[in-house]
Amino acid sequence: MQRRQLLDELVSKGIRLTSQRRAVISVIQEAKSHLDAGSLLDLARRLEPSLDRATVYRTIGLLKKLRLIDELDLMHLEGEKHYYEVRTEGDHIHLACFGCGMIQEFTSPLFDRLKEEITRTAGFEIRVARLELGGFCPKCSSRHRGEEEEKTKTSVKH
Amino acid sequence: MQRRQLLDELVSKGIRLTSQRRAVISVIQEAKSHLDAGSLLDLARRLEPSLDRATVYRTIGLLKKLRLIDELDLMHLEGEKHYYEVRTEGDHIHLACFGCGMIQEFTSPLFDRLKEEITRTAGFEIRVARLELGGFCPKCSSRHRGEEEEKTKTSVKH
DNA sequence: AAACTTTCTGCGACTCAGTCGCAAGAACGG
DNA sequence: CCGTTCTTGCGACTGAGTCGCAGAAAGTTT
Ligand SMILES: [Zn+2]
Ligand SMILES: [Zn+2]
Ligand SMILES: [Zn+2]
Ligand SMILES: [Zn+2]
Repeated sequence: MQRRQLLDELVSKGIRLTSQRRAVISVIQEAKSHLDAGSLLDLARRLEPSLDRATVYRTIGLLKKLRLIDELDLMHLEGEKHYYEVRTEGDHIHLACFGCGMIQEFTSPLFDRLKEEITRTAGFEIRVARLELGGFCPKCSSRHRGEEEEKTKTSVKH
Repeated sequence: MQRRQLLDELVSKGIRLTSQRRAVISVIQEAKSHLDAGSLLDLARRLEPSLDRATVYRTIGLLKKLRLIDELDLMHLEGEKHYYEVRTEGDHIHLACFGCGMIQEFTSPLFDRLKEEITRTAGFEIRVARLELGGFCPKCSSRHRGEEEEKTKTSVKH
């Protein structure tokens, strides 16, 4: 499902391949979850121990500019980090649960229609589309509702 | 169009009103554009010169928690700042131009439909919805296309 | 209006993501 | 294998945001 491999994309654009870039790219590609620059560094260092923070950021910048990866905020659930994922065919939406920190992905034709509408109506040439929702997943939703009621009860002045 | 004033909301929630909070809130409310914490501090200091950075952040946190303001990234067009705006009835979309830095707001019923679909399908209780698009505004779009062609021409190895 | 409790503020020191300039090192085409 | 050009590691730096604390205010009670 994943179009062409990132490495091939770089080669085809005449970009120099280094072992550091291979390491970072490999980690991003195999990642099962959304990684921030720090985790990316830790994981890639297993492949390339001398790898430096700066190089990771530079590689991220490169891949972002080439539109091969997307940058996410994930509602900054844990600090002001940014997260990265390989760009896929259709954009997808990220749902971040304030309760348990779960991140869920969601796709919908409506999203594409909305983007299409914006392109048409506003004449805006979309390069990056980021839709992130914060709230409560099904599990936390009920728990959270309970807490809210609890709070209301006790805070009402008698 | 702006529901109830922020100050009233705070009072009704039994939150202590201080001159610092008044200053920050007043600035956010009168703001013509999206302000980051730094600008917010500068402007609010005109009303309350002793105002400290920390207090601004604490007030932002408070208003965010009460869902009276929204936090934006605006595609981090100029550094890793965050921007704030008073929450309005319907969520709106932000378009950020990579060319000129313009920020445009956009609303669409499709956006509400999309959120409604997510609530229904994923059982997710949405608290914050942030849709930001990066790309090129109509003016910059043509200019940008021109440059791309230029680049292609000169970068072809003879 | 003074006293009292609770919350808020300013301050200063701190954290932590991300950036930058530079000199040494590696890629790759010839 | 060589030379040009790009990339890296390092270290120092920036700048947003946080935190604990002691003193200052807010709102409430008498
Ligand atoms: Zn961000
Ligand atoms: Zn949850
Ligand atoms: Zn953000
Ligand atoms: Zn523009």
